Amino acid sequence: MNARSPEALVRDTGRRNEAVILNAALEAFGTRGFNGASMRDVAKGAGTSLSNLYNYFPSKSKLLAAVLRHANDELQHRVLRAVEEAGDDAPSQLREAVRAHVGFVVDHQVATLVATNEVRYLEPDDRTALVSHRDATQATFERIIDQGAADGAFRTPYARDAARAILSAVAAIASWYRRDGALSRGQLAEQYARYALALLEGPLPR
Amino acid sequence: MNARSPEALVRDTGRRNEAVILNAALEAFGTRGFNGASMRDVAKGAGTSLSNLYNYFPSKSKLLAAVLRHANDELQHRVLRAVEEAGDDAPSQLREAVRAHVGFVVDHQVATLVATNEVRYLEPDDRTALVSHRDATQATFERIIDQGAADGAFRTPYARDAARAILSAVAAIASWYRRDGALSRGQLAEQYARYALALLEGPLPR
DNA sequence: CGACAACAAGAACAGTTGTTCATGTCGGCG
DNA sequence: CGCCGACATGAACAACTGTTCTTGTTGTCG
Repeated sequence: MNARSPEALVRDTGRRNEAVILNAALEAFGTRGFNGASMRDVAKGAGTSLSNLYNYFPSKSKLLAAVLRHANDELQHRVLRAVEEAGDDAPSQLREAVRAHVGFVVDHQVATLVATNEVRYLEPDDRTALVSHRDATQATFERIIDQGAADGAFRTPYARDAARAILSAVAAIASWYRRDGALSRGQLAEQYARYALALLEGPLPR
Repeated sequence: MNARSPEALVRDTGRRNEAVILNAALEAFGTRGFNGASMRDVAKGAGTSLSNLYNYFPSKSKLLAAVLRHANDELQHRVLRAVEEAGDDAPSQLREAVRAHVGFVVDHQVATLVATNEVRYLEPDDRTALVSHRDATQATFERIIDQGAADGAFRTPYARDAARAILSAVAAIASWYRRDGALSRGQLAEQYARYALALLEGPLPR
């Protein structure tokens, strides 16, 4: 288990072709953008007919919403699990949270890109729902940082805003990372974990 | 000269309506995305006719290319000037470069958003040209970081990749900053300059 | 069996897209 | 004056858009 394959984001749902459609939509929205990709593109990618898409999702916009919800669920799950398995101190927790986040970005690069670039095309209701869900993940980082700032581990004067800077940099990995590049998944995670701790003016290994 | 007004990105060119069109295109691409905005939207925003746009730009894609070129020129100009006016040591130069970059992002928020989100819709030639131009700006930061790493001011073990992390975070400011929010332009610049120096494990004021 | 819900496909519709064309006005230069 | 390039416009086109409708095939539960 050294090199992860680019697994599909959505594995299975109750319905026959829902996962196939969702993954095809992710692919289409990722490569051509939400407005650049047509429902016909999605149908072709999913190997089904145009009209059949509407048996699963009532509109293109709702399809995007579903894709983004799956991506967000997976991210949040990974981060929460990483924090649970980390030690009690803020630096360890932050380190593992960042590593998990970087892992998600690398494993689901396209999903990360779509999540950051295409959210604004959601209908207002779906967008606010998704944003608040995303804020919940960000709050996990903020909570850790607050704790670390309170007990003196992080000495940055800007603890309140640092999470945004860290998460921005991590998410942006999706826009330049190449699987065949010089940096491995593990190296990247290590690198950004150190960036985060340093930015917070916290304790650094060695 | 305390509060800057949101100045137009393009001030004037030789041709009668070129600047108006470019700014209207920036606005349209910014609010609805490249594929979401139509040439009719741009024409309406510029107060001219649809067909007249083609007297200035041969295609929608070239129009986007022109907008992005103007944005990039302005950014590069600001950063270079800031570095020139800074001291000789790497920490001072980096600090001023970051402050200038943050200033650009705040002053031209929409342009920054378009530059990061819509580059991929350029035709291959225009995209590679623009990317290499953007890399030149990034190289300014990398050069400073290299120097600081060489003379011991920056102690990060990841000097070679740190510029990308810093610039990602700075560019992302455009996606959340609000003029009427809690952070002023100057505070933001100060904050991100310190983030950058801390991330590089360099010397911090106080 | 019969009924019903889930799933599937093709044809069609009304609106929008980027782009082109024909035509016209205008101001300056020879 | 006459010419020409820059600027401007409305109409038109062929292609594509998201969505709906109609029809048909399943498989499962009573």
